[in-house]
Amino acid sequence: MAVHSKNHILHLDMDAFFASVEQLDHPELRGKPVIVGSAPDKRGVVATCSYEARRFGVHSAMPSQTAFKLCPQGIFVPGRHERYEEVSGQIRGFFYDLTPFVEMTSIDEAFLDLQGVHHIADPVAAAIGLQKRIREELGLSSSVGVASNMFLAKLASEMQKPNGLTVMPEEQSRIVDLLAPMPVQKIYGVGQKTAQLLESYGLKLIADVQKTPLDLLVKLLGAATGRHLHLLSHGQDERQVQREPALPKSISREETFAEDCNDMETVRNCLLRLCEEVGARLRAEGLLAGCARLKLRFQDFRSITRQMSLQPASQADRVLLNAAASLFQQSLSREPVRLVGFGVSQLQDSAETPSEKPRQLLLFPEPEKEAPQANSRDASLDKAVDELRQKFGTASLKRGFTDKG
DNA sequence: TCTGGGGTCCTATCTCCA
DNA sequence: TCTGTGGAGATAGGACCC
Repeated sequence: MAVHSKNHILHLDMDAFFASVEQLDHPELRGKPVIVGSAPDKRGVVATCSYEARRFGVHSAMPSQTAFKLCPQGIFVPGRHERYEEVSGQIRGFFYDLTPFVEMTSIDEAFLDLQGVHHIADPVAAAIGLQKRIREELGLSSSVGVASNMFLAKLASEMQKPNGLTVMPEEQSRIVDLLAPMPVQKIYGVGQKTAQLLESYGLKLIADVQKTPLDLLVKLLGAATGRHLHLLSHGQDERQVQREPALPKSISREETFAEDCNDMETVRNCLLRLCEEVGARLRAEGLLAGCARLKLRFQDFRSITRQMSLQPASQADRVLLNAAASLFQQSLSREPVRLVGFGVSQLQDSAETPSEKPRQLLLFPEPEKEAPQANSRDASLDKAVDELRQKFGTASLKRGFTDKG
């Protein structure tokens, strides 16, 4: 007995996840407009908010100051990501009880592929059971979409929120008709800019995109986006649920100053700290970075990025700090800085790199050359620093930042 | 008016090299 | 030796998502 219906993909999205967890843990917040994110007197935005707050027009990504104007009685709480991760882990466990084909796309949503799962005959019944289990065992509500592919399943889960279950039709013609009256922004990957561009050509609804020839879409939006839009507008999505968690593609940290910063020494010190945090994450996850990137955002919200290759790839603070210092030196200007960020990419598993393979022992070992790589001294120093910081907090140790990096 | 932080992916451009 | 060309990789920026 296994799923044979065309609709075998589930998309589950937790309803107002962070806010619901806060209401779960703090009963006094239940039934009230809870806004998770920055405090209203600070620079920042709303991460998510309860449905009570949404009634005032508050929504995710809205500046907290605007949210406060719309909903002065809102209860602003800072996010507790460790707690959300914990709950997310429990929910993930429920998914794996159903199928091994699970792709977590964020902390609060996932795709499940039920095709070929021998103990599940009816995906809709499985979806109902999953929602029930999350509600009864965790006290949280979720919305689920059931469809034949990932795009339609996600669209379905959004159609009846909160606590909804939407099953998409299986016939292609009915899917095309269902999508036709929706605005183009409903297509995954179409945001404000693409929607504006499409509208300038008179394409407002998915129906308009459906009627536009593929070659014209490619001409307007480029090969990848044009083809993507053409397929999705007809309800076709070739992506497969990716069960293996791939290596992360990048790791980064960034910080916005409370006020735009004129003092480049302060910006540099902040960059140093972010750099070390990125380094600590690389080491904790056993990864090496092949590329380092600096990001600066100025008063007018214009951002620049500067990047450089790291050869060989490294996880050592010394290498990352040198790269950050050099990139920062290249980018110096007199403009006040709003945000500074540091990130790494081209990540590889440190266990799979040649540097970790057994080395040929030399009869007369050469002294270690000064090279931009994680030599053994760097590695043991970084390890000691990581351990101390874990024990006594990140502020327990501060590294000097010389002109040479 | 005010726009965080952490990601992924795509495109354009430049440079290097055969 | 000089010039043109095309591919690959590096770099920068932007759009989008949660």
